[in-house]
Amino acid sequence: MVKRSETTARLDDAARAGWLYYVAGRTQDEIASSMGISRQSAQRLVSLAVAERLIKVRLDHPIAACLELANAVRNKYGLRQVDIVPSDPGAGAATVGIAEAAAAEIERWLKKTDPIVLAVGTGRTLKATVDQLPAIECINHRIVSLTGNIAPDGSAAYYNVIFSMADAVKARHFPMPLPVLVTSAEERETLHAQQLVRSTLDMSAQADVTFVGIGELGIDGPLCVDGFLEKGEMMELMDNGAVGEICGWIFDSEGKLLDNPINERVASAPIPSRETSVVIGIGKGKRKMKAIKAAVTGHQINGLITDEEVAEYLLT
Amino acid sequence: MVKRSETTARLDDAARAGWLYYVAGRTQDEIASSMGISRQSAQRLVSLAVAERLIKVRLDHPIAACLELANAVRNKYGLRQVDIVPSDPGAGAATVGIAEAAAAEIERWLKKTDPIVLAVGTGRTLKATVDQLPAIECINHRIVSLTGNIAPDGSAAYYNVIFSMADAVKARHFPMPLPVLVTSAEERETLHAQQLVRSTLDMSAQADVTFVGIGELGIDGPLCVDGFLEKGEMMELMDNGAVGEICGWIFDSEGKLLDNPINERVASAPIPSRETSVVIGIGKGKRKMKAIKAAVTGHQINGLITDEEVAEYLLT
DNA sequence: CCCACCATTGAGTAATTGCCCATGAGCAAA
DNA sequence: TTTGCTCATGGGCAATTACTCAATGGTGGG
Repeated sequence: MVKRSETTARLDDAARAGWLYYVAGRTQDEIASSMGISRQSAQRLVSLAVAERLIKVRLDHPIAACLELANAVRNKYGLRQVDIVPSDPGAGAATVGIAEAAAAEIERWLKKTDPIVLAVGTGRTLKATVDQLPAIECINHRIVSLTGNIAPDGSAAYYNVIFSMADAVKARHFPMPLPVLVTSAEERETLHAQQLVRSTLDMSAQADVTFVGIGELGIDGPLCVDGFLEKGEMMELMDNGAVGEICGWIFDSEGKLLDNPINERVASAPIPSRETSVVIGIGKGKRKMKAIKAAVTGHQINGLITDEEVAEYLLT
Repeated sequence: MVKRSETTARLDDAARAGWLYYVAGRTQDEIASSMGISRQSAQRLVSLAVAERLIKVRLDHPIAACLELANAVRNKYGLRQVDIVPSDPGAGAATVGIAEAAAAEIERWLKKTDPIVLAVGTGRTLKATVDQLPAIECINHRIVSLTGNIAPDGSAAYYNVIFSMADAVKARHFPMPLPVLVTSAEERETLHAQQLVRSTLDMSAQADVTFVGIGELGIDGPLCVDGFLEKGEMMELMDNGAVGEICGWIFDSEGKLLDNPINERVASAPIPSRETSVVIGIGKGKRKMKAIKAAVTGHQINGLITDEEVAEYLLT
């Protein structure tokens, strides 16, 4: 018989032990006695087999790809949490899939027993998300809106996310009685100084978890469509490098908030700390790709719920 | 929104939990908190993923001892291909190990780009094998059954291997709409002359590769247990020197097909040519040793997947 | 030949997992 | 509505596995 090197022989043993453990399903005790070694040595061989990647495990299920992508995205951008849902190739609404996933995530937070502060932004995606929420009683938690609920024309805003949410979730909720955009930085100061607004802003800063939509810019983007910005203003913003917005805060392709007149007029609360809390962005679709990439690059968010298509783009 | 069934959603969760556990290496506690469920539920999901065969484990290492045995067996009996898996000393099911190995071999064939015809027999071993197959799309290939799918009592046969296989593998598949045993040689002629049967038989004769179980005889053997033969018939067969069967074709210890009334009533397709195609027998265990030795001796098969124990017996 | 060094071992122990059981929610039939 | 059934749930506990550490033994340099 050919003399084999010591390490090769050891790997053979590891392979045998790993086979007996994972494929044949024996316990390490049984393996030890059948191979004539101690239980601890059997354990070492099994872990060696794993460490040397002799044992290949694979998941035979459609969501396997999503989980792989989620892991890769989380590592690449240093995010706390990533959920990837399967892409629906057949077009469909821009919120199919992620709304359900985001609702499930919100539910997980609301089911905690310790009281939490949950902050929400606004937008179509978030509206679709809260529409997926089941009825829950959670009187210990507080829900606070980051953005104003008054539209440019003075009416209540289109996507009154926080009220829809309160319909389903019985929790104390705190809307932001402000417009989304005010006319000047000074006006914002004045409004934010009001006692009622002040306390809501303070609460939002203490949010344990935040769910926000990620908006793309462009004349078809939400800021224009919903009348917050004129087409001309939008073009100028984009010329200055703006690619996306969260709660109205406009950022460039690096994810840095732009230092421009529009951002000075945003009345929304600042996005809660990504150091001390979880801020989950929700969005999918080709049009939002650039905005999403910027948001995760610049750490405007530290959690993401999106689809396979966007995940793959983020990994290129 | 697409309504998904409850069981589908549960399988999705099971897949996720299984992935986190086996691929990502998280503990069940971590999985539980990240999925918002109790540890016990997480444990249940993980075992569900295993029970539903979503998790596939394979050993990616040539164990030297098995390789040497395989080489020796291949040379001694002039086989084209031999796979030996480690023996599991602690009894265990009769298919542990070889089912995984055979599934991997089938997968290799199905991944070919050129269209192939793959023929399968039936039996417990083959059923366990196809249960290990992952989902594959291979619309270019054809899968044909060598044996009838009608049991003695007229019901569909116990191990509808080809249908289970078609569940996992999306390929055209051709069952054999016949009983396994008919009442006379004349009836067999008549049935085989039917157009539908004829074309399936022709296809099986063109198989590029064939996977068959190797059955032992005896009152505990499959032919008796499954009610194809009476105890008396079996005793008589064994008195005449029969030791094993493949697809119902009964052979003696030399591997020669017996010239007796039973073989005249076997409605299965002939075993495809060992000259021009690969015919792989699958089986292990003490009880099958004689049958396996006979099959390789008489060249009923030209490929073998078995375990160390049988391999050593074959070399004595 | 001796000693320092390092890998390996087995004992002990902490962590993790698997399983049983009581409980209660959900649901169908009466 | 009540009753009875099924099944998922989480607590508790035993089995199993992973890790730490001191002891052992083998090896190479001095």
